[in-house]
Amino acid sequence: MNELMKNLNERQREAVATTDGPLVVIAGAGSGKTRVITYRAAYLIHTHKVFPKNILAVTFTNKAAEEMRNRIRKLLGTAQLQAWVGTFHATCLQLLRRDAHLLGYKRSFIIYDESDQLSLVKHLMKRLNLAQKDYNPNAILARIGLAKNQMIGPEEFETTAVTMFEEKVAQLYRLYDEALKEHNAMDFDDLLNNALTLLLRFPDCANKYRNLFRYIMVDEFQDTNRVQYELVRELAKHHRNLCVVGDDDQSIYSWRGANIENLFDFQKDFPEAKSIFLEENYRSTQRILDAANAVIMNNERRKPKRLWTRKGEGEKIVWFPAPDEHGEAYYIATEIINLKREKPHLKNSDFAVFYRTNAQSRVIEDVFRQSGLPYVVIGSVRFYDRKEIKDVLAFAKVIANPADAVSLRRIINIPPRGIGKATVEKADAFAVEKGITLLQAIERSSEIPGLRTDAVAKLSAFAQYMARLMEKKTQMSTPDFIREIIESSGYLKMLEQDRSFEAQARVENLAELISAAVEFLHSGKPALEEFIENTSLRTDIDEWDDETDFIPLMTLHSAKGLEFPVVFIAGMEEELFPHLNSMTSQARLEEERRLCYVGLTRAQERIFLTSADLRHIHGMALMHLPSRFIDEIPEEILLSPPKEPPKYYSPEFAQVADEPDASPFIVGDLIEHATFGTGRIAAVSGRGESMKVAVRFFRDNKQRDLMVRYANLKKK
DNA sequence: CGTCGCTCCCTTTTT
DNA sequence: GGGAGCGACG
Ligand SMILES: Nc1ncnc2c1ncn2[C@@H]1O[C@H](COP(=O)(O)OP(=O)(O)OP(=O)(O)O)[C@@H](O)[C@H]1O
Repeated sequence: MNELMKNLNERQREAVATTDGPLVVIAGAGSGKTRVITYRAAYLIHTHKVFPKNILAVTFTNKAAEEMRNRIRKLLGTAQLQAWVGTFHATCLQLLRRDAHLLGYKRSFIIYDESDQLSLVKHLMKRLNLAQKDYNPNAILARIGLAKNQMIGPEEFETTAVTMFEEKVAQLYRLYDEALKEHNAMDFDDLLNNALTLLLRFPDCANKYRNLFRYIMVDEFQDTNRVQYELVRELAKHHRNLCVVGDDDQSIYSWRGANIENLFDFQKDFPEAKSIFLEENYRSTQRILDAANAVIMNNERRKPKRLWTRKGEGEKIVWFPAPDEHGEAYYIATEIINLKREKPHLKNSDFAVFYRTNAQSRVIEDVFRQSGLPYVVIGSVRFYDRKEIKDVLAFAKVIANPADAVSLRRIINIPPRGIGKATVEKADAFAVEKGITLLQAIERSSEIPGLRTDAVAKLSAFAQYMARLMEKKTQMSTPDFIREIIESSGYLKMLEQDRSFEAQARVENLAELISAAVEFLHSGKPALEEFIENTSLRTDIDEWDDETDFIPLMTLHSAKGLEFPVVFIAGMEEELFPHLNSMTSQARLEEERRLCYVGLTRAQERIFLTSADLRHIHGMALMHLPSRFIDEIPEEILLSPPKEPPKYYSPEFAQVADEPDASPFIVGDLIEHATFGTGRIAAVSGRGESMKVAVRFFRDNKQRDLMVRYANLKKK
């Protein structure tokens, strides 16, 4: 038998050997779907002598792509691998770098990340005289994103706009689209949409890529969006060698446009597709599978799946209800320390802590730090999203793409060089009027009407500085150039003058940015442009080095596709997980449950679930019941606390309970307020004179903090 | 023009 | 608990 087939089961082998024609592998967690893609790529190259460059494998994260590339390389025993392995975004970017000129972009186009998008929308809102408190820029951006996901352009959107809000969105969408083109920039959605446009509108170009990508595989297919599916469908249109792999129970990105219908559409568009189901799980113990299965069974809209394991039944799932989030974090730290003592072979990186929201990491971090547990937080703030990094990169972006007005506006007065709001607005107006870029307007500052001479001088000094940088760029390597920006812009000096601890940390981050550029250079990509786009596309999870021995803390979303011997899931509470915002519909609730399924199925040996009765959210103390997902785990496999829970120490509780005049209100009470009307108590905090309640009022569904002493609330 | 301090709103999840 | 926006002041 083929060597490659040795590490696969019967079904997996069948999937790997089905090299030609459409193929869909639907299977539960840990059943070796990713392994199928990896081995299939190796098999195509080794046994069928397919050129690596003719294979496209799409993964969900860059990190997963790197891992897959390495595995394929190892299987083949080669040092290099020309195959295309990457995320949709990274792959589309490469196509666009070659061919975006067909769509009217210059080769130097740049990627706008979320914060760039937001500043652009805010800027355009100012131009339309729209106040941010009347129209939430994030909501507008979300609506534009939704339209892009559905492949609705600005013109079409305009014709379908009904409400006032949609009218405004339509206006902004058009301006936004124009601005991106003028700035020679694309946002994340554009990377996908423009690549698809390339395939749909330029047959020669499409055929070129159809010929190149002769074998296409997509991992985590359940979380692809419409555009992504159409991309691979177009590419596979003629040769039909498209293999998709996924698990409908692990679809957790519908809020970002992921479309589970793709799974059904695939079978419609490729009716000749072969379906393979994998049923053996190689990851978890039986009890873990039983728990995960019991939870997911509560979803009504799903196809039942079989999943079994050869691993033993394993230990029960442990649930620890803590009085508050500090108690929860202490429990996790203590449990990890105990487990490490009991089982010395367990490394830090054998543990993982998952949570629903990034904000939950803070308390856990504090406690881990105090307990001397080495941890790494994955997610929350991306390295490349830190202010100082974005500032410095903004200089580089303007140099690489002088049309990028968003980056230019960002740095025009950083460090402060006396160019104020009024001056920039005049330069802006001048640029719009003359149809030139903002940088060109600044270069011609003496022509800008209504500017004082000192403002003109400051602008031209800045323009000259940028011109000097542009000159330097041609003479320097990328790391040297980044260092040049940091030093000559005065950014470093500005930070050094600030003697604060944070400023010091920023200086260190800038040093790390230079190291990142060096590292990137060594990976064989010299151009500044390549470094910049790398920073736009990389996420925190991609940066994470899982060889280092730290305990990773991450959201449940980030945990997708990973596996750990011991898993903690914190914050198992109603309104946190499932999240309050997801309780509005059955569909969203079911997605929360799938998220729980994903979390549980990451574990190989042990699962610990924790909850907190009382938790601070946005500074407010809120009481929560344990998550319904805990109730959904069968009692026989759940190790719960004794029915009468021991008395935990909790200052808040002790005080409120001992107070003779404890709160007249409890969470859930209906009350009447003279001005706001009827509402429901969402939280109680403080006591006596300073007792506060948070009330969600029905009239506007807004939550307000009120002092009980003054609010004169009547119980209903 | 730059800085300080107040208020508001928020993040639920990220390629 | 914190970042962004906005207004007041030097
Ligand atoms: N045939 C096999 N024999 C032994 N181990 C296997 C086999 N197939 C997969 N595995 C192992 O099982 C684990 C899960 O595999 P893989 O990540 O490919 O599953 P998956 O279906 O993609 O999982 P998920 O959907 O949960 O991310 C991995 O550790 C993998 O090495």
